[in-house]
Amino acid sequence: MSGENFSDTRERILAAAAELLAQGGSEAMSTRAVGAAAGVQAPTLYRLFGDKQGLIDAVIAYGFERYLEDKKSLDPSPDPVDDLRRGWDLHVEFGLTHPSFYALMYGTVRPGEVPEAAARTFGVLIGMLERVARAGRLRLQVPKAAQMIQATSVGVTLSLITAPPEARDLDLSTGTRETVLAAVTTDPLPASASPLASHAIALEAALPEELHGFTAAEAALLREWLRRLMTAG
Amino acid sequence: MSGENFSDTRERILAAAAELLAQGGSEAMSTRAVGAAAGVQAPTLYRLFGDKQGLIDAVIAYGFERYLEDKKSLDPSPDPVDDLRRGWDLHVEFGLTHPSFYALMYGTVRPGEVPEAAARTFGVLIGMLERVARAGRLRLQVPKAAQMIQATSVGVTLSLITAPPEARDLDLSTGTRETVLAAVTTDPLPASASPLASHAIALEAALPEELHGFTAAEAALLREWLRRLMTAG
DNA sequence: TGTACATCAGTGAACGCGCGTTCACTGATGTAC
DNA sequence: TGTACATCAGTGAACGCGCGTTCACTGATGTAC
Repeated sequence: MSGENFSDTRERILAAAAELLAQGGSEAMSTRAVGAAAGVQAPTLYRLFGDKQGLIDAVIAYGFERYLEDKKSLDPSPDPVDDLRRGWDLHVEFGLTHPSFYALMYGTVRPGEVPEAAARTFGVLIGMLERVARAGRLRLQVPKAAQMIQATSVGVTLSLITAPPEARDLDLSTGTRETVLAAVTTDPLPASASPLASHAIALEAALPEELHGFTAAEAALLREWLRRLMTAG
Repeated sequence: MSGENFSDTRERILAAAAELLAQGGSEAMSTRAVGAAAGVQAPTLYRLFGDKQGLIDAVIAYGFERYLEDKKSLDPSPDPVDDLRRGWDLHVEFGLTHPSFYALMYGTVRPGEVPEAAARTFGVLIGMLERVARAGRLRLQVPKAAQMIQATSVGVTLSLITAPPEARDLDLSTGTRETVLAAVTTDPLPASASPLASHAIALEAALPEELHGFTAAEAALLREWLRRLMTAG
C-alpha cells in the first residue's frame, strides 16, 4: 500500500523536526535542516506540508498528541477539583519535559493572536471547570476561572523553564496552584462561602442549550438573572 | 562637541529600532531595516553597538528606561503592600502599552536562561518585598513570594497581550493580583494569621549582614532557626 | 495476460532574497608645534 | 596664526551564507482495455 510509504516519510520528517526542535529550539528547525535530518529533499516537505508554517503546525500537533496521550490518564475522577489539580501538574510537567515544544506553543507572543495550543488547552480547561460548576464548587464564572488558571499556570511554567535547572523550585508550582484553586473553587461541602453565587453558577452551568418549558425570551431573562446572582455576595 | 553628534546618531538609531519593533515585532528589527529607517549605513550600527545582539540589548535598555521612568512615581508609600499592588498594575500596563517590547523582554524563552529584564524587575520586586517583610506583613519567604508574584504577573500580562483587544478583560489582572497578594501578605494588623512565621520573617529580613554581638556561627544558627520558624504554622 | 497510460512520491539542482557583517575609504574636527 | 598630523564618525559598496521555495525530472506503482 502506498499510503504506508506516505505516512512513513511523513512520520520520519516529523520525528526529525521534533528532535531538532528539542535540541536547538525553533531556530534550528529550518526546512533545510529538517530535510537533511530526515534524509529527504526539500520538495518532499512542500508536497507533504505545503510550506514551512504547515510543517511547524504539524510538528506542534505532533507534540500536542503526546501531551494529550498523557492527559488520557485524566479520566474524570469523583472530585472535579482534584482533576484541576492533576491537569495543572500535567501541564507544568509537560512544559519542563519538552521546554522547546512548550516555548513554541505558548511562548510565541504576537499581540492579539492566541496561540493554537493555548486555545485548545483552554477548551479542555473550560470542560473541566464546567464539571466543577455543576458540582456547585465554583466561585467564579467558568470563563473567568479558566482565564486565571491558564494565565497563572503558563506563567509559572515559563518561569520554571527559564530558571536555571538547579534553581528550579517546584514549590512555585504547587504554591501558586493551591492559591489559585482556593480562590476559584469552594470546599467540598456546598453552602460554605457564598452559597447564593455558587449555586447560581452551578445552575447556570447545568442549563441545557434548549430549555424545555421556557420561551426563548424567558430563558434569556433567566440566564441574565442567574448571572446577576453570580456577582452578588 | 562631537559627543553630541555621537549621542544624536545613537539616539536616532535607537528610536528607529524601537519604532520598527513596536510596529512589526522583533523580526522587523533587522540591521538593514534599522539602518534605513535611521538614515544610516550599516557600519555605523557596528561601530556604535558592536553587533546585532548589542543593538537588541541597547533597544531593550532603551525601552526599560521608559518603564522605570513611570516607576519612579512609585516612591515608597506608607503601605508597602499597596506599593506591590501599584507595581503589579504598572507592570501589566507597560506590557499592554508596549506589547512588542514586552514580548522581547519576557516572552523570549530559552531553557535555563533568565531574560535580563526579568532579572532586573525581579530585583526591584525583592526590594519591595523586603519592605513588606520588615513591616511584619509577609507570609512567605521573600524569594518565594517574589517568584510567585513575578510568574503570575508575567503570565497574566502575556495572556492579556495575546487576547484579541476586544476580549481583553482587565478583571483577570485585578482578580489574580488580589488572589496572589492575599496569599503572600497578611492584613495590616500584625498577629493576624500566623504571628510566629510572619514575625520570624520580619526579623530575618531586618537582620543586617554583619550581626554585632554574635559570632559567625551563632549568627548562622540564629538564621537557621528563624527559617525553621517561618515554615512552622 | 500483456501492453499503454496515468498517477504520484520522491530526486537533483537551482533561484532569488534578505540577512549579518566587513573592507576600504572620506571628510570633518581637534591637537601639537 | 598657520601648518601638519591624528582621530574618528560616518559612507559606499560589497561579501558570503542560509534561508524558503520551485523547476524539471525520474522511476515505481496502480489501472484500463
